[in-house]
Amino acid sequence: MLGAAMRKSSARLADVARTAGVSLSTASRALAEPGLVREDTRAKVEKAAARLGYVPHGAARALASRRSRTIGAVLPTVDNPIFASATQAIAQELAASGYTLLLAAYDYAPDAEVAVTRALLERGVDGLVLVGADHQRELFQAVDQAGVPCEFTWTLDSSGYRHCVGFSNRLASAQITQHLLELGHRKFAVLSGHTAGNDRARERLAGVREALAARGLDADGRIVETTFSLGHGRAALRELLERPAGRDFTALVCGNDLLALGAMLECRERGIRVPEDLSITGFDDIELAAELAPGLTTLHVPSGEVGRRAAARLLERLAGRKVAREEQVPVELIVRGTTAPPAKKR
Amino acid sequence: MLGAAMRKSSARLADVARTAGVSLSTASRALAEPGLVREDTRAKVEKAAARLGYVPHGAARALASRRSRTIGAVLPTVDNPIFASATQAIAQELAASGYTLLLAAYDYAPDAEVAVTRALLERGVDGLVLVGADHQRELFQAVDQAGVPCEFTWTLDSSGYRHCVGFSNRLASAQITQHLLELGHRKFAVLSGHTAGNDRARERLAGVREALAARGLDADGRIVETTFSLGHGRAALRELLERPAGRDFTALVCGNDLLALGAMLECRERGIRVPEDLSITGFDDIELAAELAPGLTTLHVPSGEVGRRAAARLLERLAGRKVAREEQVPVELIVRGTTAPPAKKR
DNA sequence: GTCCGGAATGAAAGCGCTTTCATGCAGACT
DNA sequence: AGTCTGCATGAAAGCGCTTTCATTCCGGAC
Repeated sequence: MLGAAMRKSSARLADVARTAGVSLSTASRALAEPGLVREDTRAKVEKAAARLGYVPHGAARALASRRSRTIGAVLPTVDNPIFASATQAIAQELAASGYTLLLAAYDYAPDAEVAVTRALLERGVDGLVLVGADHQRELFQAVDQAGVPCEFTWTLDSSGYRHCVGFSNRLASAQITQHLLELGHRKFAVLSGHTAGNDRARERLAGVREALAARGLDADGRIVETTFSLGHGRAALRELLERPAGRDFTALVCGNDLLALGAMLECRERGIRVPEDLSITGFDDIELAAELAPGLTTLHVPSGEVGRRAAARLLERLAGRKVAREEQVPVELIVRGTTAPPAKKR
Repeated sequence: MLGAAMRKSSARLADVARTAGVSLSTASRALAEPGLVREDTRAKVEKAAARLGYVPHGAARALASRRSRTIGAVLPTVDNPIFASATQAIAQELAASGYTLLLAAYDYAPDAEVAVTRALLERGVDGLVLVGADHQRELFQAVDQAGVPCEFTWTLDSSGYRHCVGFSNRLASAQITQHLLELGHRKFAVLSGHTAGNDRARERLAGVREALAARGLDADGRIVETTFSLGHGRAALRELLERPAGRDFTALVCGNDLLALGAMLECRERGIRVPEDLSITGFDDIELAAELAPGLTTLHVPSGEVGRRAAARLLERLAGRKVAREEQVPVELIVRGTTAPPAKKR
């Protein structure tokens, strides 16, 4: 009357082979490369496998074949809709080819990123998806030494050396700033993500600066760096408004939607009208950005597509096919209700 | 002038052993069970390993030792803040013990859940974290056959047979309904998650029904099931309001915060004042619930804690220690601004 | 001085699979 | 007929590590 939970270590391939009346090698081939065996033997093996409830032993397979059929993804955090949907897309794309996703997050801590990447490599991942192009030297070393293909995402590599799928954060950010400039804004403030060790945040900030500089403007003294989250966005705006230079701006460019949403909430609380008193822009276009009223003007990034492409490219490379070093995904300015011309006078 | 990327298959344990001038077995022990070798040999081995940049081969280790030091988590979706933070917590707890998290999501599709769970089992996970207690028979079979310890989360198992860490969704949901009843509400509507194959959604709905029934009330005709997401919540409320019985309610109980937030947004668009015209409650207490104005009245679930505990329990069990079958995490009613007594007359 | 027990080490046997390599056996070709 | 080709199969050698099991080498008890 023992529970089924007591059952131990199920059938091995050798058992399947014996049951089917074929050799170990034939059984292996029948399951892995059906083209290599006769149809009837394949059927025999398959039936035997089904009857015994055979489950291949991943580690043994990995050891013998030198590929684990797993891909690792190393994310800053999974607690951000854009990474969540990219993850979903990667997993789906991989599953279709019999690969499994191994996920790791480092919470924006560079050292942790190296550690978790090493852990994945040790686990024998066949490929890696990383976010951004800016990483510790040790990370690059580890990846290179392991010799596994790697895709850098959400960015483009200016040196053209690494494989990446993404877009120019700088251009995109300049584009959104340009939109505000065209509306007539001249006094800008910026809520940026932490730029240290984060090329996306850095590039976005640079994009704003460039766009402003082209008009002889700047946002000096009205730039604050903070963690990418709703709560931090809110706190950051609060801090900004308490600065001497505070309040003296009509447009607030945010490093991502979370920050922008936080800023909107703070404005609502303070009675600052958006967009009448202050125009706000985001970056990413998460679901919430469209649902809120007013809708957030932001830059749409096809995050699922980024994940899907990265996974697909990895699979291609693992199959021995070449892919272009760089793959751009289209981003698009989405103008909604949080941006408008500045009030005539303040 | 070949890039470092060309370097192939690094040092093996045998190389380390040779370099250190010890046998393979000693090298293995020095790295895995330092207590079994003399201090100076341990140091020699460690030095050799460091010098050669030795990285253990996970698959080989797993094959020989029959444990992979990986834990699998199977989630409905990673695109929900509560699962995201639980995941973060699990990974962190595991990492501290040298374990790695293997993540899989099934997007609320029962068949996909079985498939991804099988994939994880095949990958040789040492343990499993599942969400909810309601799963396909095949899933239970696969898990039992594999004989790996498994923790069911976000729920309690009424049969007391499975290991779980969570809380009673039914009681919690009844509690929040009770709050509305005490405010004087008598006409209820419900936005529920899909109940098929989802015991959490089912229990929450049952909790509302029970609390209402205890007062001789019901919400019949004003219950709609939909997918747990902001957009769907919004659409669901819209649909509800178009029903014949529509609008004839003063309180809306939602299956989770995403649904509630969607409903709030729809209300704002339609000019339905919250809480004056309609009281709304959520479930989970995601970050956004507190930041919005008015703040969402909801039930706080310590999602990080759920993940952390599940991981900790798994590690305990893997170490051969016993843990209580069931572990409850505390949930708490958080009253914010979306609930108030119903308007005197409508 | 002999003997014993325990600690440290080494030798070797796998873990369950993939993958050469060799073999047998049709059918094709001369 | 005889040889060659190619396909389906089998035998066996690992993949890189852990883990018995056996061995050696001590110090201490007698």
